[in-house]
Amino acid sequence: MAAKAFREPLSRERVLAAAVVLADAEGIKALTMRRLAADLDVEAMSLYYHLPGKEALLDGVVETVVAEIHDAVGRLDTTKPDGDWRTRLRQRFLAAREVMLRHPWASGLLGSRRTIPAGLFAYYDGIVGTLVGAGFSYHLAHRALHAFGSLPLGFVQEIFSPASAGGSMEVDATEADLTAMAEALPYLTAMVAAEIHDVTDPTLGWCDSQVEFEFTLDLLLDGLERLRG
Amino acid sequence: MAAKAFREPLSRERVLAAAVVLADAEGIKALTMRRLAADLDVEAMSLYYHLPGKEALLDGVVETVVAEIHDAVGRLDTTKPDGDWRTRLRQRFLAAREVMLRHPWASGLLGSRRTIPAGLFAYYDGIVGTLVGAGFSYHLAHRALHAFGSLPLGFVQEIFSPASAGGSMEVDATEADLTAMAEALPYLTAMVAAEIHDVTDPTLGWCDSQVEFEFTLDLLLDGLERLRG
DNA sequence: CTGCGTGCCTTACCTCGTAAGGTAACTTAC
DNA sequence: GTAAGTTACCTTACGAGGTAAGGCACGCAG
Repeated sequence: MAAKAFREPLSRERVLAAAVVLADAEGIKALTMRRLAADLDVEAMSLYYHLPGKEALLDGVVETVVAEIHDAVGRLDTTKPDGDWRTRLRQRFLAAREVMLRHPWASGLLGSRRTIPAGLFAYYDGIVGTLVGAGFSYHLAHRALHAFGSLPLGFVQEIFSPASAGGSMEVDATEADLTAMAEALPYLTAMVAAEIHDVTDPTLGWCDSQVEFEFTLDLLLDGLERLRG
Repeated sequence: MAAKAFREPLSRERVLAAAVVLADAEGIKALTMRRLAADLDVEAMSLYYHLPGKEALLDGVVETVVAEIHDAVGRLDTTKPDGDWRTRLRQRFLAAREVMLRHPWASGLLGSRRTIPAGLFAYYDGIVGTLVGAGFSYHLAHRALHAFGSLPLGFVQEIFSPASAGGSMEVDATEADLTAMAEALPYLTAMVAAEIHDVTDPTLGWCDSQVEFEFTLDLLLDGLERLRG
């Protein structure tokens, strides 16, 4: 029991890894300096020796997630190096999506950052490279990047998605006037009735199943394919 | 000077309106209970008589913005009631975009909310109605909603956009290693060189000019048109 | 032994959301 | 007119969160 009080020394990497674990487990709201320090068996101020502050922590967390995406995409280039441009981008975006599904809070966090991790530029550079390699002009490649939106990062919009806080989305209406709402919203009501598919699957957002994601992706890829050349 | 101490009484509407003004002027971070109260010439706790708390305030602010979109869209139905489904949706989304350009913090706030304002459902109901009226199946209309992402609300992704905090986006790299980065990112560098257009225009995000927005919009609308029927 | 850098801790301050209760003006009942 | 609400705003205070300033212990160089 001589090593009872021994403790692995802190480091930027260990802090960031613990932050990701915390956010995964209890949501981004739980990621406070004090709480993170407690998880690391340390006092809050000790974190400041390895990070300048909370913002830097969040930047680092984003950087970590982006690195995870970059790694996943990198593995694709060795395991599935062939395919046309559409297949290659499709694989990339779906790989990114798998990462984002493991970190549901990451999309919201990414959108709130003021600085862009360098790794993200490298990732986007690869996308542009794939496009121009397939015959796209730089102009159209630029347009394509905008059209993709957040698809390269594995998610679509997050308007109807669970909040980054971690709770699940709820409608702020009593069950009583749901019928009244159904009358006021005839088309949405009919659509839901015609569609009803289980919302309980572990996706990134409201109805944001794999199928919907890929539909959007293919809609854009097909549209760009027609504009190419 | 008898009315010197007179003050317009508070109300939920007045508080929400002041909150929007504050967020517009100084960013969403400046929207604190104390600051908002100060702007209204009142103490912080007085706000709690008209709103249950901060979350309710933010929900109300979102509701206000959605109402602004709803109004803008509603005006379209009276001023430009004709056109095919693509024209009608295009007008709607562009009208929403104008609202969002007036409130750059709104997109981030919308994504962070846990509850959806009822007005948003009404807006989306109108979109579905337009689609099915044009011959879309409910199934394809559903897919279309997902494909649109946040376009109906007037913005695309916000990965490379100014943070909701209000500051403008900056790259976290010293000017020194910009050349090194240029070598590591050949395609992005070439793309920027080929594209250079002014980033100083008052848009919602990085390169998110009106042209880019409409390109994405038309790409999706054209793709859906091909799938229709 | 002295001196200094490293890594973590203690204390304390400020901002923020908000619970609890107070108070002044106005309304209503009789 | 007066007593009993009711309404709308205020005072005080607490706890959580980020973080500035400085302390303390250990290890290593001289």
